[in-house]
Amino acid sequence: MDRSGTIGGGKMKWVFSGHHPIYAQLVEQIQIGILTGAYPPGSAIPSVRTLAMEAEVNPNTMQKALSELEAKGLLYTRRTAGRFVTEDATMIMNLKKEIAKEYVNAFLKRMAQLGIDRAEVIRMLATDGAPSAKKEVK
Amino acid sequence: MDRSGTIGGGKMKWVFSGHHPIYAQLVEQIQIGILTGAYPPGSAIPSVRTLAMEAEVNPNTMQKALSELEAKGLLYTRRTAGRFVTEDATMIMNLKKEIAKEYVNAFLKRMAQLGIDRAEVIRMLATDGAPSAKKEVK
DNA sequence: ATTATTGCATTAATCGGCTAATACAATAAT
DNA sequence: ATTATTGTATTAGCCGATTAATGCAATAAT
Repeated sequence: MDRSGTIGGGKMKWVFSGHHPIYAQLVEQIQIGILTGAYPPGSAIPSVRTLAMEAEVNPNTMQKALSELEAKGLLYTRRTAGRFVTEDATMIMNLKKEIAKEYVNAFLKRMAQLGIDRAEVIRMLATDGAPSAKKEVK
Repeated sequence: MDRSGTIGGGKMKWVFSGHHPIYAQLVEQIQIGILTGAYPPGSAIPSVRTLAMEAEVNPNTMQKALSELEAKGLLYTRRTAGRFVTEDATMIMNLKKEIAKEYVNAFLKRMAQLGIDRAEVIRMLATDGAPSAKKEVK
């Protein structure tokens, strides 16, 4: 029985980069799962302890991650029953859009600092290449 | 006499965000100055102590930042004469291109994690807007 | 030669944050 | 009623990294 990529009683990848704090990486990975629909709205997620074992992480660390996701509104808790993904699919969609926008803005800002404007950025993306070689930005 | 934006004996903005370590922010800001030509190839930069005073930072902190920039090849040192921006303009240009590429790749990777592919990204950039609202990516 | 100015090396202290141990509280399951 | 399972709160330790104090070394300036 292959449960790869599932969350409810299954296994997740749980890959950590070491540079960022564990709990933050947990937040990111689970959030991505929710935003991309891998963890569907309304579905239950395993208990803190179970997830902690899966990810080979201290329960408190997982708890911290889940709390943050709850603060964001992506999860909700029923006291002793467990945690569930929010059923508000619209909210999930909107959050995804917001995050995407933030990524875009941050990206454009950094490129602008290098003196590369939006038009040039689009050109780079379109050609999968470097900034136009010939253009001397004097 | 207004020396805003200059480095040799002038004032720089030196704005810190608090979240990232100081020395790292120094590296970034000075590097941007070099890559954008604000600090021209071959030009001298003030002494560690002078820069440290300007930025209201401990000399060791500034030293650390400058060392990193030297390791990157953007600066070179003449033992007791001081530090200078590399005279290799080509190298500066290439580094700028590399960094720009890295930004692009990292950006595309994050967007891909959200399920937004390159075509969609370009569309977002072109319209300065959100990901296309109607397209249900089922 | 002397002095002042440069970069550099070594070491210590401080600080924040992450992680973990442990015990508690509430309720679903039996 | 009892038990097991859920999330939660509190506290403490630990570790890493950043920052800072201080002194050294080399050389340009005089």
